[in-house]
Amino acid sequence: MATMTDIAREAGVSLSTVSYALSGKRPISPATRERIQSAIDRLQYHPTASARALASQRTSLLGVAVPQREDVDAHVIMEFVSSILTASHEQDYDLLLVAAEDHERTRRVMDEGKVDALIVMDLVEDDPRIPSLAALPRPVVLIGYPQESGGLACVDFDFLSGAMLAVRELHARGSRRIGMLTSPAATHRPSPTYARRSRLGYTMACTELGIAPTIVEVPSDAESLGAFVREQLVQEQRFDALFVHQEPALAHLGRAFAAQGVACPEDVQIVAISPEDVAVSGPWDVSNVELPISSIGRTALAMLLEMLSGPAAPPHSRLLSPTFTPRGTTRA
Amino acid sequence: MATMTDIAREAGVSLSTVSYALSGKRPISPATRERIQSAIDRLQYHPTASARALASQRTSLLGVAVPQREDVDAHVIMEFVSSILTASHEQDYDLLLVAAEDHERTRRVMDEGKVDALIVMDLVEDDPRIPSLAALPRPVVLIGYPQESGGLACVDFDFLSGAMLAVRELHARGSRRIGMLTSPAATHRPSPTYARRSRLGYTMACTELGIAPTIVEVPSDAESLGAFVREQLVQEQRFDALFVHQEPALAHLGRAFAAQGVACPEDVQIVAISPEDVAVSGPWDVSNVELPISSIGRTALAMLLEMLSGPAAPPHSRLLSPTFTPRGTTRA
DNA sequence: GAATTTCGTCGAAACGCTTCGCCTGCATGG
DNA sequence: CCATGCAGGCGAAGCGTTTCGACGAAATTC
Repeated sequence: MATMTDIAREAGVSLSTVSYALSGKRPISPATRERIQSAIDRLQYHPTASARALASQRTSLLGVAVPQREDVDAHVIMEFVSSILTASHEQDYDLLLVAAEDHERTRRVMDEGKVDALIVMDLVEDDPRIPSLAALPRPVVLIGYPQESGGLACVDFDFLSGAMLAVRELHARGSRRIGMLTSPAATHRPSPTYARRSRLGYTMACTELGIAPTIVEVPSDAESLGAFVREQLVQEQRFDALFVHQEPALAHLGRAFAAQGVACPEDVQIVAISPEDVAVSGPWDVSNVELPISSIGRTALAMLLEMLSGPAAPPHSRLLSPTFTPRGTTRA
Repeated sequence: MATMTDIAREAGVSLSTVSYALSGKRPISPATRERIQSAIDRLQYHPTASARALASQRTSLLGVAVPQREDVDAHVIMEFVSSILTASHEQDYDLLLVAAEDHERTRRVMDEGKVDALIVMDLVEDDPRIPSLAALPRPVVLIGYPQESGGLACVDFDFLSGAMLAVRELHARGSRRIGMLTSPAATHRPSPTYARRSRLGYTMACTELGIAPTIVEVPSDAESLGAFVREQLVQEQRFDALFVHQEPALAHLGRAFAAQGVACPEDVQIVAISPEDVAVSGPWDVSNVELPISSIGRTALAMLLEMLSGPAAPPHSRLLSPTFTPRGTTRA
């Protein structure tokens, strides 16, 4: 392993000159720059990350706490990680993964200076990690929007506005008995921070439009959803539209509609909050309010870098605005 | 940020004593050990990772090159990553993620000593990265089993034996016209290293049992599979058993069987190579040869650590043995 | 043309840890 | 009773960078 000292000797210059040639922080004449470069090529020199980190007090590593629980969708997590990974690489950072469940370890990578900053995913309401994260001396960004964020920066989709948008679109297309379909899991403690917000948005929009809000919790399996369709849609005809915030339910719902002869845009309209790929992957193409996972990831990273460079602005939160895409499950 | 020097002063001992107390590499009297510990608690000391890495020449970081291509199953990748992450943490390592597509960067994290060792996923036949990886001075383990591994250590499922096992089980249960169903994508260049091996195993087992091998390539969508069932199973009755190495096909296949009245264990038996969760998640419970993703991940990590501690043994490869689990798609 | 700035380079001091060699008791064995 | 060994501790030399201050020489200012 060649060191900078070797390069200096080989190029006949001083150590510091090599360093400045590499970093560009001071002017170096083209001639010496070239001699240095050729020495580097000849000796196959690569700067040593740990030495660099020790001297410069920055690792060019970013931490990401990823959940591993069975009940979070692996696809979604992977898309978050991927978007963050790609964006990091673009900014010349590498990514350090740590299990979100192992909070002790998450803290440690920050305390020991293994990473310059941290992104924490999968926040829940009253997340017990928040105080401990807020006390850290380095930048932290949460993906999620807990009611009490302890002064930490947050990034998330604006579920409240998203839900309102969904209801308004259904209403504008003539529906008046608009139910909300969601999973019972979302109300279990600890509950993801978006559960409350989409419900609130749904309720607010209903109130605003003068219709009665009805939130229905159904487990995400085929049988439960089949029963729901049979009883509440076919028999009772309770709803003429559904706002669905329950991704795994969409495919089953589609099959249940088909099986029980519920005509989709005609009898019952549907708008979901979901990523595009799940909206179009099932038996039908679902009109949806887009859940922009990659954007959230990229935004989180951008905020982190912002905090790393300018300690100026106080940490703020950013909620991504909803967009509605009509597809096959709503009328024109 | 308190440093070790602060601790030494506070505890009234020398710098090296603190270091030895922390590492346990030399005996320290209980009394001093206690004074040191209390100083550490009082000053909230945490060792600085980069300083430690510089002095000790090890980072306690492991690299993982993960693929981000759309056509690899995010679930599978996530399970690999999860198993490796968990196992790393158990051994007190952290994980550095790098995009497998960015090979330049992958090399760099090794060259700059950002990680102690590397796991590379998603190997393909004649993978262009192999020579470059083989030249690295630190341990590397490949997940996959390319024909020419350049002397690198490999870990993978034994697809050859797995395919043979599947065919033998079908044969033992009375089937004589056993086809292999797989995806055309697997033969496209670059092809994953397992494609060739499962085909070879299938062919060998057929030869051994004196039956004619027939490999059918069908795209993984519902229509293509429906057509396949109609034409080759219902009309031609070409097969009385299927060895399926094509995970996304299983669910569609099940629905096509139901729709077209093919009785599953009776008319046609099925054995798949797949992870357990996909075998039991579809419309039926598929008898399968288990694809032990977590085990592969853990094994890869174990090999890496082995190479890190004992540079003794030459790098070897490890293929995990297949196990067969009868479920609803084979006869008793 | 003297005073000041800029350019290109060097030397040395951090950065915070690990580890090697050395020294001082004090028990141990023969 | 003397050589030996080990528990317990100290000092100093790295590990490979970054960065600050200094220094001639050349370029710029008035």
